[in-house]
Amino acid sequence: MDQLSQVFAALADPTRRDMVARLTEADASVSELAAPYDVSIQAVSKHLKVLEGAGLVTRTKEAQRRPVHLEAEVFDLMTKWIERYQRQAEQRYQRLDRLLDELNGRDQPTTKGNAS
Amino acid sequence: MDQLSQVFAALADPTRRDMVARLTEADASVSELAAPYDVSIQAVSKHLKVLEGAGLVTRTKEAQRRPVHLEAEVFDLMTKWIERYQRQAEQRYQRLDRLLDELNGRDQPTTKGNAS
DNA sequence: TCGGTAATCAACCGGATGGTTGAATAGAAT
DNA sequence: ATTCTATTCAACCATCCGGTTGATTACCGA
Repeated sequence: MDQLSQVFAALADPTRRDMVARLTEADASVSELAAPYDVSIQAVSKHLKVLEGAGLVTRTKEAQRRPVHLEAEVFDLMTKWIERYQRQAEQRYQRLDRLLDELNGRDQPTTKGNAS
Repeated sequence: MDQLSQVFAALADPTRRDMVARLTEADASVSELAAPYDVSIQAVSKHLKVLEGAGLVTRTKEAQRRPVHLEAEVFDLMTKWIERYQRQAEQRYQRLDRLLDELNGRDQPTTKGNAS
């Protein structure tokens, strides 16, 4: 699986999105991260493995805690993809607008072609 | 499921991402969309249902063709989410930098503390 | 009216996903 | 050395997902 797919898939889960949100505030251990949610620590550990696989977080072994750190650069992957097609879709609208303007302009003065 | 999750999930699939990319160029019918891929038309129809559920495309019944149209505004949902936490993560780095600067600044001029 | 074409519906299948519980690992503390 | 704490590994389960094939709907054209 390509990284972009993994990033999108990782953020498709609300719990994982919330974890990412919290990690923008500060690094946190697995159990700290797990505290607010009504699921087992093992489930949270799995979520972290998904986020890690997507490159969104890194875990550094520090004694028996493994503080989780957000790697915000990966966001750029997504924003680049999104912005590209957002821009493209916008340009398409503009082309369409121009086309409509052109058609309008062309048969309003002459009234030659029939486009009713 | 909330829409944001649906949008992320929809774009987690490469085929669907490619369809979205192509729809920024022009609207297309289901079979037109299906042509490049090595899957059945039914599979593509399912993909479209996912994209539609996420609000990324709309389908207007027009004779027996059902042209698919991209609704680019939904991108904003994602960009807003991403940008918010991207910004927040950046600010966190800046806070950290300031903190380090402060610690550095405090014992660099005086050379009182030893932080070799 | 009778095909032909575009698309969806329905049932099924294998693999991924999110959750569980229980056992294992590993460092800290006593 | 033993125990406590943090985390992961492993097996299992239900559900979801992307794909298939076959049947069905709906419109167009001859």
